[in-house]
Parts: sequence; C-alpha cells; structure tokens
Amino acid sequence: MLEVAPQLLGRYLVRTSDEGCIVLRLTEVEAYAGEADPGSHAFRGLTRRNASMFGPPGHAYVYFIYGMWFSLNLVCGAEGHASGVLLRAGEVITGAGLARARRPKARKDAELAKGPARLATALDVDKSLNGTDLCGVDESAPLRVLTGEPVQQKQVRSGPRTGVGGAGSVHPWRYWADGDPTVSPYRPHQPRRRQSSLDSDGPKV
DNA sequence: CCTGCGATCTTCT
DNA sequence: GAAGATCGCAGGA
Repeated sequence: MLEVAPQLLGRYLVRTSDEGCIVLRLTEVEAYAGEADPGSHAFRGLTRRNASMFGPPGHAYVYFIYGMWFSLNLVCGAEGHASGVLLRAGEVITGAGLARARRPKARKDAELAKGPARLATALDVDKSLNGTDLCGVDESAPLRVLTGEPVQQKQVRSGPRTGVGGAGSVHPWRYWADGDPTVSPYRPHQPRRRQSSLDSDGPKV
C-alpha cells in the first residue's frame, strides 16, 4: 500500500524456474488501496479473480487482462483488506538472455520488463503463481521479493496511475525511479472507442 | 519519432 | 454488450 509502494523501488524480484534464474530490480510500481479505491480490482468486492488480493500480505496477485496479458501484484494489506502494489517495470540485472528468449521483440534490454505485461512475460509469470508466497521462509520458491539497494527517497517520483480514470485518478499512487530507462511511458486513461457502426443497422449479409 | 487499432478473458450491467 | 491497472504491429512523418 501507500507506505510500502515507494519502498519497493530498488528491491529485487527473483524468478527461478527450470529454464534458469532472472533477477529484476524494480523501477516502477503502482499502489491500489483496497475496497475504497475506485481504481482497484477490489472496489466491487471479492470475486474469483481478485480473491488472492484479500489474502495474506506478501503473496502474489496475478491477473489476466485484455485477453492476452498477465500482471503481477504484491499483496500488502492485512488479510481481508485487499491492498496491493502492481509491479509495473524493472531492470533485468541477471538473466537477460533468458528474458530476451521470452521477449524476442524487445529492441533494447531496457524494454525487457518495461510495463506490467512485459514484466510478467519476461519472468514467465502466469496464473500458476497466483496466491503464492513471495516473502516466506522457503528460499527455493519460484518467485521471491528480496531486499536490494533501495532507491534514494529523493530519486523517487510519483504521479497519477496509468490507465486509471475518474475518481481513482486523483491520487499520485504511481511511483518510479527518476530517469531510469526501464520505466514505462505514462498513458492517461482513455476509454476505448465504441464499435458502433458495425452492428447498428442489422447483421451483415 | 508518432498515431491508430486489433487481440479476446473476466467481470459487471 | 462493454470496458478494462496492455502490447505490438502497420503506416506515416
């Protein structure tokens, strides 16, 4: 949540699988503050998809979005409170070769995990990791959050959350490391255009 | 460099 | 039926 989110910048996210190991230094995160936050998946209460957000802190909330992509959150609220931090971007410290094999279209190493879905793709994060403990005692867990070299407070910038509109956009709950090339570009909220002309006057023949 | 748009799961109306 | 915590491609400058 809000106290925790900026402190995650600079921490290491370690993904271990039989393919190898990737260490990611977090450079961009977004806080989601539970049932009272209109931008949060938990705003309308518990569903099957967001259930792990209501679980114990330190665990993963992985969700599927836009029919194609996964995104990874760290649950931060006490059990039942549904707060979380979306891990949006990071710098690949080790394992760039493996990350590139999973993201062959990245033009530069800085793009390997530049954005939530890219981060999940580079680290091979999918729903099988939903609800798993990222901070527990099991050091062999496939996904872990570890203490790294923290980003200095004065290097932390904040602003509105990406793609969050309406009442949820008033809070500057996106945090990033100033000047870091792995931070994703900011995109304001834009409702998708209606596809009206296709079926407005009957089925096509 | 930039802009527009298609991909199609999950949830809510 | 519609929108969403997005990305990559096509096309133009």
